Amino acid sequence: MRIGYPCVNLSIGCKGDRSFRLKSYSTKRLIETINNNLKCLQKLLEFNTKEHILFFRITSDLVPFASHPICKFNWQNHFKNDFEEIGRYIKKRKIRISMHPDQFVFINSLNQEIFRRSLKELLYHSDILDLLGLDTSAKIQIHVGGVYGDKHKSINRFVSRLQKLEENLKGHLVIENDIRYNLKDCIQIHKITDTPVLFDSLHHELNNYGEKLSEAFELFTRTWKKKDSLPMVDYSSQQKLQNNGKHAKTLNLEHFKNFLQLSLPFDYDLMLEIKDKERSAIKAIEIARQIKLKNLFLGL
DNA sequence: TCACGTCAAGCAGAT
DNA sequence: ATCTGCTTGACGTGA
Repeated sequence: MRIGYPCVNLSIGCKGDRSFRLKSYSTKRLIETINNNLKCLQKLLEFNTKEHILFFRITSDLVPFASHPICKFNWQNHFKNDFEEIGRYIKKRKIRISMHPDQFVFINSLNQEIFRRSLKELLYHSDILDLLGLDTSAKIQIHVGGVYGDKHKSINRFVSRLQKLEENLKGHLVIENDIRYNLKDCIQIHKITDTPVLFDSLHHELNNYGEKLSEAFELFTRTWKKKDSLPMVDYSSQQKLQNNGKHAKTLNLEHFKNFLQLSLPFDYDLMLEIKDKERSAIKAIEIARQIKLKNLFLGL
């Protein structure tokens, strides 16, 4: 098991998800921003390695407007060497990488234009992983999408669109259970498409068919093949006195310890979706060490 | 320098 | 029909 956190680090004093307004778009501005974001990503990965945090979700804001029609600049080629260098570091330190396109990606949209834009956004994400030179153990996690008043039809549309995607992109894609499509829905899709299922613990608490945590682990861990590497899990606890689904501000130590104990028979990589980011990740690693978690990977 | 309105993108539930 | 959460900060204009 590796333990990690998503997208931004609050300690290192640089931001790897800098962006700017569409109105102020220029190639110069784009280059400056990507340059900043890549430098910061490298710094962040070095920080993580030192803290034994070996799972990381790269922000979708790494290259602003990458899938927007305004972007005509070949940033892939321009930053080829920088990506390669970061990729070498990732592989050398055996860091696990994921990405998570945000809420505008809907593969199963009824609107062709939204589907087309979503596809472009997904290709941007796979471009990043390719430039880093990462294999199919690096994952892009997406939701199944909208329900559009007919879940059955919407699942079928998702499946047929997914099957037509290019192999390279498909190799990186995994689906995540959420409020609209729960674990069983995702497993059903997996049976047809072979797409691994990333388990989100908080969404599962909010939307399930009564499976216990151990049963859930039995189900989703089996959807990951050797080429996919270890299953990924998004973990969060509920923020008290907040609406359902809100992520906790900091790690709830008891809840987390309990979660680790319940999932003890399984090996997986754990993403902590907690607001205070690396601080909770460091605490989580400490707890995993205390309970002498077998399979805990802390680096070379 | 600072405050604050706004930011590429979609869906779904609430009002 | 419009607003809000998801997810949240920070860009950038106007004073």
